[in-house]
Amino acid sequence: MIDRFIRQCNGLWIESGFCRGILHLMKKVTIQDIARVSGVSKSTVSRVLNGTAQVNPEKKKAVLDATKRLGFQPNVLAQSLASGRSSSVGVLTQMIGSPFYDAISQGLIAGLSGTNYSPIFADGRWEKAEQKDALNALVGRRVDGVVVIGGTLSSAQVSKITGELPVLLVARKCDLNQYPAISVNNEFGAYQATKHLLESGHQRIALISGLSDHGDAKDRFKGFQRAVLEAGLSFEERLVVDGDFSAESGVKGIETLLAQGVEFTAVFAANDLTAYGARLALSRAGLRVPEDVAVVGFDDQMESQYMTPPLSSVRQPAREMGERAAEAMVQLLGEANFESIELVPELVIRQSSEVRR
Amino acid sequence: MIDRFIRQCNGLWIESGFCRGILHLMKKVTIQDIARVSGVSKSTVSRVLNGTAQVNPEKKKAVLDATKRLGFQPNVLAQSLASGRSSSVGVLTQMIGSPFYDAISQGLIAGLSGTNYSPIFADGRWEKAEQKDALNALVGRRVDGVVVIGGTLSSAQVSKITGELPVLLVARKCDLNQYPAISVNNEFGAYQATKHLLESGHQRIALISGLSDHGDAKDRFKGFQRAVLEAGLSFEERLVVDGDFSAESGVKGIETLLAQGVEFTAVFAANDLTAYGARLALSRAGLRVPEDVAVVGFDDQMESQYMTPPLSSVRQPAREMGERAAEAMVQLLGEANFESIELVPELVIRQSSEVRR
DNA sequence: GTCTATCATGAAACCGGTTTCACGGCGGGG
DNA sequence: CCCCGCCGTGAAACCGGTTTCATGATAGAC
Repeated sequence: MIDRFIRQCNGLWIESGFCRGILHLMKKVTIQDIARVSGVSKSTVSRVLNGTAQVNPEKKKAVLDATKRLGFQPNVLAQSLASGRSSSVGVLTQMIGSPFYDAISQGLIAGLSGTNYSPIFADGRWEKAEQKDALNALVGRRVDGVVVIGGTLSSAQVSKITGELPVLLVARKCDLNQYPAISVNNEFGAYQATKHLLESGHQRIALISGLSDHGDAKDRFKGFQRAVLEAGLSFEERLVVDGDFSAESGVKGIETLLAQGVEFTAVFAANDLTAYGARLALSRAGLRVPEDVAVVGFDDQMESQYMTPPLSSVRQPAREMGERAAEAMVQLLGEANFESIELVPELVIRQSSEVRR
Repeated sequence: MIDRFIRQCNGLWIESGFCRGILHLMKKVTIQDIARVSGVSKSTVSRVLNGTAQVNPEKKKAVLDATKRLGFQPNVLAQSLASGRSSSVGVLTQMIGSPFYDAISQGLIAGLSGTNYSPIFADGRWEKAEQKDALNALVGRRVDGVVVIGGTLSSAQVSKITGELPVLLVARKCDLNQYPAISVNNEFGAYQATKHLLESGHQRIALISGLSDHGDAKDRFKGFQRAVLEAGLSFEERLVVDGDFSAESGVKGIETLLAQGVEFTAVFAANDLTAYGARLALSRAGLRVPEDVAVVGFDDQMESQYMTPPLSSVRQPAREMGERAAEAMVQLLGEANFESIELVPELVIRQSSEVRR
């Protein structure tokens, strides 16, 4: 009843400019309203607005005028339902509070903000069941594509849920080469970092590793190990302590090493946060960086270059990865292909690992 | 044609378990399919799934069985269109790459991830026109509510676009008390920090300020000024240099002060990032922290406690603010009220401003 | 034993668009 | 001059749900 009344308003009152002030109180303007006002059918309105077919220039103008005058804003939901495309991409994140993953998300938001697509986030909490739920929720929202950041789902598990949807993996590789991925060669990054320390004259390098069930952590461990062995040194278990990518685990790591009386002149941390913690623990113990102990991290997050001394780190361009992922997903949605890229991380040497005199 | 064929599949084949393997190739399962399989009308299916009315237990069971067997996943788009609610909240962000704002976004994602609502992000780039566009896009997506993080739109401008939708402001105040807000008293935070430095014996405190058109920066400036004046000191323009919340501006700020020969024994930075830069510039200039110059920042971002020395800072619980915003928005969507809260930031004193001996 | 209130249920309308389809008009070829 | 094909257009079907409405059945009241 009131609806009908308001509908009439849309057609008549607004046109007469009578109730412009209370416009927001009224029902949303639909293409039906535009059709009525401009004297054509809603099919034609749709055609004009989407440019899907040629229409009489006169009617076209009438429609466009009405659209502007009524302040029409298409209902994306209805568009999506009808067309089968939702103009949104689902993003499966793993909220572990890691600056690296956060930066990827931010890059995605930024990268998508120029396009017609909106990101819809769902969080997998780095747990299998949650990841599946989150993915299902995204698919239920009929996203046009899915970006999976990290996570533990196999690509088979992903495809079971996403079906035909285009999928892009970020910060991880695809086990079956089924999906394109934007990843970083963690093994090589760690190898480089370790080699740098070895070449600087360090023989006893400690490693504070990341979560043991985390792919990236494993790869970094392997790279570390390879560099050590290639240098002709024996791999010493005692030099490796477990961490979990947190700053606190860096503190604990150093404390453990010191308490056990392990000797070392350099530390390679699984990520920058861990390196920060390690650096703090070292300074508490009265050890200087880099004079007594050199430190290298992984990620090169923004803050690292401002540490005292500035922290050497393996640069992972997290934000750029997010932005490139956005770009890549738009390509995939445009039916274009996208080839996986594996970024080669770059070692950034700063004063925390300066060559010893 | 193929559609119809597949529809038949949904009803018959799947039921017989014949083509479970290629299930993902087929059309999505709809409530119509469930209705057919379980021998009821789709109205009844809807009622069962939503619990909107009582249904014969037998039929109920049949529907539930079919739902599970066919792996039904409701089309959220259709649900939204029909019901008028989209189960999503729009988030208007300002991607300025500030850890503070990023952390709020992350908190929102995390806080919303347990609920039925999904966040949809749009970016305003801290520019008026873009903010309006972004807001319009969100409203076009028929979000159920809007969270505005920072930004420069007046609440009148916001309400013009959002109409009746519930709106929550985060990290800013509402000019008209029209909308609830979760904000932080920046003035008081800065006042506290400055007072702490004054009480530690510092008389010449430099300020590296934030963007001059940024509300938070202005408030922090005011707090700084008030503390200085209350202490009976004269306010010296020379001690204040412009910054832009970036680490680089912290470096520049210190360099400018030193180049101009301004004497100071303490620095208050507009945010932690700026403080990091300042700290680096000081150390390059051979000045020790805190012995020669004390440093205090604002935000207390995660990394600050691991700086060398650990950085004193005014704690803004960014991530928690995001989480509380999520909570608050859910309340608002549940028709409940939510009162604005102004958080009182807490000064965290660490070694970078330790009392001089 | 009626009459009425209640209840479960299916048909149909609806949300706001897109897309198919059929029809009338018009131009060109034979 | 007639026929065929193309073009612009409106009607109607459709997307996949929710919600209203009408109906038949059942139960309770008198």
